[in-house]
Amino acid sequence: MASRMDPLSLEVVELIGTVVGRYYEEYERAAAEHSLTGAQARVLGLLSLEPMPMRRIAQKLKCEPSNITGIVDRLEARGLVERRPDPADRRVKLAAPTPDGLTTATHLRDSLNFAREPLAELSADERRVLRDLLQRMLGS
Amino acid sequence: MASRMDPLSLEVVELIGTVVGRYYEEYERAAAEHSLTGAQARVLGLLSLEPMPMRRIAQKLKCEPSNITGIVDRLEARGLVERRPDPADRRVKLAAPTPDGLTTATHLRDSLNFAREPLAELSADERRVLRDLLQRMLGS
DNA sequence: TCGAGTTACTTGACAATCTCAAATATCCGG
DNA sequence: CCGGATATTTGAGATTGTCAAGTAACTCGA
Repeated sequence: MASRMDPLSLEVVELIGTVVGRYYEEYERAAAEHSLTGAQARVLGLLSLEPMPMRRIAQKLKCEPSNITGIVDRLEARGLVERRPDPADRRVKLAAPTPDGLTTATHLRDSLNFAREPLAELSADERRVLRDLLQRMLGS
Repeated sequence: MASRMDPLSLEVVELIGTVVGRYYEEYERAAAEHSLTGAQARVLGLLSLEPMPMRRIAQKLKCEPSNITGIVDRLEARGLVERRPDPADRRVKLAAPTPDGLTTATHLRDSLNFAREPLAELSADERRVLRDLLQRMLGS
């Protein structure tokens, strides 16, 4: 039971909750700056790294494939994403960012200020320690 | 620009993104275990700390008050929350958890395993360091 | 090569979340 | 008491999400 967690761990969980809240806020704000919803921004950000089948987007975002259809529809309607046939499998549609979409994704990343100012508070050594602790916490 | 962020900071931001993803997943899972949506669980969790006016819930959750109306409606329909008049201001409705809601909120907290196992990887000293770094990162 | 079973995507129905604008009731200051 | 501000609700509409069903295309064994 969480109530049996030691006070120190509870404190850390609480802090992580706060970090999560701030991160989400910031992400939505950055998306809205480009007239995108959070979900649209997440899909576009994913595709800007690498075009992929609809199904894989759903797996990455842990939702039903039918949900992705609508989100990609809206991104496509705005000319940020396009559906390409997969030469290897005609059932598959590869979603890929348009040049415009790629630009938007870059701007989006750039306007995601989260942790830029916050991290400035920490020295390089401290950031290294933080990185290592988070890595171990997340496991391998 | 984020692209001018040093590689170390980028790495940390990336890790925090992963933490945020895992936390959200875990939160939704815990809520679903009690047949609640994430939004409903957040409102119930908030009210379990202290009853408050609808408006204040909206401020805490950074959304429109009219949105809260619906969420509290659903919690009320399930007997987890009730609306009480504010003796000091008849415009205000105080949302408060029922005994049942309070129980659910406690179970919800208990079933939120996030960071319980992950933190077990870290020694007490390391957790203290992590706490301090997060605190400084969040400011104040 | 045929056909059964699987896989990828879409569609349609429906619920929840969210915003915005408008309506209602109440408060407060002059 | 009146005019302006505040708290909540209502209704319209967009988006996100689920589930079930449908279509097209792949795969593999007989």
